Amino acid sequence: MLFIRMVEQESHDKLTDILKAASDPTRRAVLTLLAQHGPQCVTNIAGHFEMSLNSVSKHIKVLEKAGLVARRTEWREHLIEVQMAPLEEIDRWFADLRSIWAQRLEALDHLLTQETAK
Amino acid sequence: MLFIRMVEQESHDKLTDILKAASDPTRRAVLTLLAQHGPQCVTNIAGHFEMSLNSVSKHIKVLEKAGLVARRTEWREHLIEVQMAPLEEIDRWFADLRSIWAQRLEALDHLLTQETAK
DNA sequence: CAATCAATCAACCAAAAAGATGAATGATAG
DNA sequence: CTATCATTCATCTTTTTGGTTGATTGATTG
Repeated sequence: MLFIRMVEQESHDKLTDILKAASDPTRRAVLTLLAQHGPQCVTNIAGHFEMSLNSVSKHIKVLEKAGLVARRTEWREHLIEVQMAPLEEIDRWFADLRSIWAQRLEALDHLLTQETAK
Repeated sequence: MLFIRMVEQESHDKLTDILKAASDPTRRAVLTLLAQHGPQCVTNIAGHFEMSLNSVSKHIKVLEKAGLVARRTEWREHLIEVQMAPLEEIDRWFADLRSIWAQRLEALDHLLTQETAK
C-alpha cells in the first residue's frame, strides 16, 4: 500500500518533470531540431539559438533529467539525441483523465435513465 | 507569410500555457477532481487541498487562462468545469514531433539502401 | 440596511527558473 | 608538455512562480 503510493508519487513526479521540460519554448525547439536533423553535439544545437552556449547546455540538462533526450559521449563531443518514450507518459495521463471523465458522464447518464424509468 | 508566422507563434504560446498549466501537480489534481466529480465551486475544490482558498483560486485562474477549465457563474458560486479540448493541442504537438522524427529516419533508410545498391 | 458568504484583488515573501559571464575539467592534437 | 576545443561548474542577476495574509467586491439573506 505504502509501496503503491510511492510508485504513484514517483510516476507523478516524473510526469511533472516531463511536462515542465516540455513547457519551455526553447526546449521544445531543441526537441524539434533533434527530430529533424538527428543527433547533434551541444555546440551545434546552440548555434541555432540566440542565447549563450551555457544556457543551451542547461536546457539540455533539463531535457535529459526528464528523459526527453539521451547523451552519447562519442569522440570528445556529447551527441544528444531525442527520446520519444517519455512523451507517452503524457499521453497516458491524458487518456486516464479522459477515461475518468467519460466514466462520470456514463454514470450520470445511467442515473438519469433510471430516474426517467421510475 | 508574416501572418502564418504570427499564427504559429500564437499556437506556440497557447501550447506553452497549456503545458505550463498542466505541469503543476496541484493543478493536475484539480483537473482529476473535476473529471471525477463534475463541476465544482472554488470553495469546494479548495476543500480538497491543504493550501489556502486564495492559492487554489490562483491555480484555477492559471488553468482557466490555458483553457483547461471553464467558469460558469451561477447563483453566487462560480462553477468550474474541466475542458478536455486544449489537451489535444499537446497530442497534436506530440504527433507532429513524432512524424518529423519518422520522416528523417525514413529518409536515412532510403539513403542507405541507395548506397548499398551501388 | 446589516450581516454573511463566495470569490477575487493587492501586496508581499521565499523559492525556483532562465539567463549571462568567467573559471575549471577533460579529451585530443601537435 | 602545451595548446585547443567541447562542455560543464560556479556564481550572480532578474523574472517567474507558488504561497501567504488582509482588504475589497458583489450577490444573498435576515
